[in-house]
Amino acid sequence: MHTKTKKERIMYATLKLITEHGFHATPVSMIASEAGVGAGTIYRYFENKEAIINELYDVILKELHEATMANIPEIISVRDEFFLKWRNILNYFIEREYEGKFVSQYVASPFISRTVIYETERRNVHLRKLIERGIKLNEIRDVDYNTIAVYMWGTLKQLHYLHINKAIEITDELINDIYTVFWEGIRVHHDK
Amino acid sequence: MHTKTKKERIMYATLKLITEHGFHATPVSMIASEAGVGAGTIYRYFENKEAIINELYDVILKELHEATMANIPEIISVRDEFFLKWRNILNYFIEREYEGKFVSQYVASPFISRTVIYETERRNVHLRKLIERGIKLNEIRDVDYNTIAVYMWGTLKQLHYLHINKAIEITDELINDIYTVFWEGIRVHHDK
Amino acid sequence: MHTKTKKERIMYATLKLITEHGFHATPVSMIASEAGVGAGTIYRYFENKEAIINELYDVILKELHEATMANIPEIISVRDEFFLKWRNILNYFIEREYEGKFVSQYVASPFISRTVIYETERRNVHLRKLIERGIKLNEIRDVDYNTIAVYMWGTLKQLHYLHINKAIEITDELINDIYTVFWEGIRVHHDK
Amino acid sequence: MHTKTKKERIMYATLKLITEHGFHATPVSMIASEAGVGAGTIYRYFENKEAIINELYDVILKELHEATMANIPEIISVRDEFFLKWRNILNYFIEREYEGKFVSQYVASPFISRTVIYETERRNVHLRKLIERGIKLNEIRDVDYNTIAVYMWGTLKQLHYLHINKAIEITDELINDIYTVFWEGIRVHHDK
DNA sequence: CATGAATGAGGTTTCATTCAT
DNA sequence: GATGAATGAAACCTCATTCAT
Repeated sequence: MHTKTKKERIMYATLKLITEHGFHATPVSMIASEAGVGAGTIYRYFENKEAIINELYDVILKELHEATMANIPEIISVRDEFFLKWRNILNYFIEREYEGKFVSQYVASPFISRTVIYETERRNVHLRKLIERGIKLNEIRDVDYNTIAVYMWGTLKQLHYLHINKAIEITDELINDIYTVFWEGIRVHHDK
Repeated sequence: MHTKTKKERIMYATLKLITEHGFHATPVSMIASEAGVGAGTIYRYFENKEAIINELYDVILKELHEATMANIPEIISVRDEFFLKWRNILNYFIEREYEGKFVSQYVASPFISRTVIYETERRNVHLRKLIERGIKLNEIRDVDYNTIAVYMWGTLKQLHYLHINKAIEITDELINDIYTVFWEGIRVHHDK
Repeated sequence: MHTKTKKERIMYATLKLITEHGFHATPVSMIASEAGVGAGTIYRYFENKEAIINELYDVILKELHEATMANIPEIISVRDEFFLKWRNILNYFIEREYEGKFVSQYVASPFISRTVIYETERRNVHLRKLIERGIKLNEIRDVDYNTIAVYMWGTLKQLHYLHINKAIEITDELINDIYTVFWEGIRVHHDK
Repeated sequence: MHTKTKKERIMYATLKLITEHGFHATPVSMIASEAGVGAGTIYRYFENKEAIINELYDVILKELHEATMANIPEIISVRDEFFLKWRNILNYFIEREYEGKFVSQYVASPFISRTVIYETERRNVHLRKLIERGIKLNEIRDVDYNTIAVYMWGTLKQLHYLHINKAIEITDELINDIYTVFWEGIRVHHDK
């Protein structure tokens, strides 16, 4: 922990505490002591309390994007690329408990700005291209991007939601079941 | 507005303001003046500020349940029952702007309790039965309840999320597209 | 209880609750419900909350005075008259738990007025006469009234204080011991 | 005043104001401005308002104990030791107006705890020993500790009570009178 | 650069009192 | 007369932010 920079320690402390208690139930003083810095120090790195979570959101979304794109082979079927990316995101949310919960809370807050939405769009470009490829190759039906995006993100978020509230256990079987239904829903049925 | 009871006015004012500004950015004094009552009056009807939102959540979930079950004919195909209920929920979330946003925020907050999850389960019993019926009639594949529930709620929430953030426009076409993908994903393909 | 008038019920409820919780920890609403009347009703009988305790104090001091003078034979020695009155007061304080505690709190409060002191003086006139009689009869030493009054009231209050705080048990033996010391302290020693 | 620490200033302001107006008639804001600090500062030093008076009571009782034991020669008669200690306490109460009144109010409040009584007992050990010495030396009669303690404290408190309510003037003559009665009451009469 | 004591605005909540019924 | 719902002033307390060290 102490190998991190002060700024990183502040951000991580904020992430942890906000996730556990919520933004307004986490005083700056609590963040300071969790991070092992003076309260005033926080204001050297961030304009105010809100700026911490905004920067946190940026960093986490960047990480999430990297995690999403990781381990995707150059040559891969549309089906598998969908699956791998979908699993990458799910894994990130599940393995990075605080980050996952944080994002869920952040996007549900009334402070979410148009910018955030725009950024998300920008980061989803690769998904848009994947869909186009699938349609061109006649592997998935010619449905609107939004339709598919709703499926991908909707199931991801709901799985995560049930997971963090301990309503389900995420097993490989469940994962495969859900992905199969997803793929069956969008693929072209070549069988005659 | 003034035909409502004081308690209803307080609850509605809270719903509106919290949805717009968030729980902690909505002082009790603001709720009081929006509701047209004295600040102290609120404490005749609710133990404290938090109790308002808990009761709000209860009331809204009851309403949502009623809306879900409305207009479902006695005799109806599994496909159509799924569709009608799914649309009912979506309509409720979209038509009742404040209620919809409120629920989204509430379930994402770190205060969501096990009780909430349990209540949700209880209210989803009808969905469980519908799935059993579909499987027995060989209309949908024999998949786990959770798999289907994740689909239903995941797509609903994501559509709603994109809607309230003005990222998409919800058209009949989109609705049908999405539902078709959902149904194609779970139905049994009788074609040979 | 319900045979009493409303005013008496209000006063008794106040006496009980204030004694147990203190003046400011006893809301008028609590007094109302303990007395079995509406909160507004209290203001028909008393100008405000403070007026209740002032009237209570008056009533209790009147009662205390009557109790002090009770059962004193016409013809009685100075020693016995002292003793009987002293015991009468002690008994009143001990038997009437709420009244005793109330008076203790009231006289220690910063609101005690000169009037209260004056009233006390007035009610102690009989004690002054008793002392004069004792001196004239050469049964007690020629000491100042205040000296003896300090003794009487000081020991009484302290016994009561220790009693209500359960620091001592008031037995006949203790009573006699204390009174003996008192009497030995003021009597004329006729032995040569 | 400004040479004291902030904590001391807060405590002294509380002592003064509470003594004059009573605990509940003294808002924290009033204490803050009397002490010359911000309202929030008080909560850096004390958990809440009540904690101030509890700590005040502790400090004052420690001071009182020290004052009680001051200026007592190593070799001193039982009579004189009683007298000196009794006078020390009386002087403390009279000279330290606020402290004296504060203690009177505090011990009469309904919040006085068993702990307080226990503490008092502990601090009275020296008195217990003095009584034992007096009895062993056959200077005072073999009376119960409580009997004598009731006398000491009862007269002290009553003198103080009359003093702060301006009902008497405390003169050396009165002091001697009262002490003489006390001593006559407990000493062994060696004259035959 | 870093600190954390100090601040005071503003939060939630209580409660004496009023007044329409 | 009696009620108790309603009020809003004022209480206690928290905490984001500043600034002297």
